[in-house]
Amino acid sequence: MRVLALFGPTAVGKTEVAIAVAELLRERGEDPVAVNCDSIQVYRGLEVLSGAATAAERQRLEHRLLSFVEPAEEFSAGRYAEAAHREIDSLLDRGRRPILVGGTGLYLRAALSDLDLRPPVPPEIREEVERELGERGPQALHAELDPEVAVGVDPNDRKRVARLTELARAGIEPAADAEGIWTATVRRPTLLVGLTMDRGELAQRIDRRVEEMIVAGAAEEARAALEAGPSRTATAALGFEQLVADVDGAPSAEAIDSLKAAHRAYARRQLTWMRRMEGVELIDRTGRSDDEIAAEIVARLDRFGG
RNA sequence: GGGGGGGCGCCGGAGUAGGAGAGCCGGGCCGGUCUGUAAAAUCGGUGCCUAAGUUGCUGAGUGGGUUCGAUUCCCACCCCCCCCA
Repeated sequence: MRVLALFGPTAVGKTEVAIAVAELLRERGEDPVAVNCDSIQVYRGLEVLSGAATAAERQRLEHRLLSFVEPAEEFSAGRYAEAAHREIDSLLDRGRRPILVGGTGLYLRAALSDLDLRPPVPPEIREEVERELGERGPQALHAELDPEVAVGVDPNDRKRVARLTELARAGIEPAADAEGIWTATVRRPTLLVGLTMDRGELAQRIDRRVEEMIVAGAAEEARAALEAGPSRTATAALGFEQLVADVDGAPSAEAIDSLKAAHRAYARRQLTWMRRMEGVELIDRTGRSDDEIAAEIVARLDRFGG
């Protein structure tokens, strides 16, 4: 049985399509399960802000790896990969089809392939590097890296300079796999579907989605989460920056506009990632219903013999 | 009606004491990078014609003028903002 993976920009309708696919599969006796593949939806308490599947949606399709990490915890692609591999393998063992759903490109690649991600470094080293990065700036640390390793990393790229520096200080060899994260080699037979949509229409859907988020209490959720002291990886969620400025009361129109813009920019980066993925089957869903798209996806599964 | 400020690029802003802007800053938009922080971080492009410009083309509200040279100075007109009536 093939793993089904649904990728695409935010607001393109991945969850709805996944549910429609699941319903079709159930009609033929399958018992599919969605496996979340979104770096923010893993957090408990950020469901509205991250646009996670609602309770009603989860009733229609069981979701795994959703809302299972405390916001105070730091999460990572590596931890996600372990959890996802375990989940996918055990579902397949029981004859249940995993449907990977989510827009975090690195997490999707990590779930589908064995990426051989480098291990984390001891916290002391990370803290030391963080401190130096703050004091001396990324350019200084970049200059001290092995030129071979630093190839392709911009001196201003704080995250990557920090990561390469901490690996070097911990004595860990950086990964050197030529294929890298773009490998088309997967752990399990997979149908990888990328949903696309006319840009203007996608922008409208993003606007609507953000407005619905606000109505559903995204600002309150963000404030509550912030008070509880979220980890750095959790605070990366779009919305914290935009929505917490208005300490009480409804978010301003400016705040909402800037959140919409942030989501559009995010969608753009997701599309960049999607174009680069190998073996992805793109489906333009502009003007087409969830059911139509679901039928097409199931047909493609059939072409592979399941 | 009088006085003042201002009109360029998708939008906003700054600047040019006549001497090369399709130049600068911010936003938007578009594209790229990505190996345990990835909704992060980061790079580039954005008048027109180009596969490519080191001598390409058009442009600074409109029309004239001065000048070797005008986005800048002068005249007239149009439009926007502020103040006074």
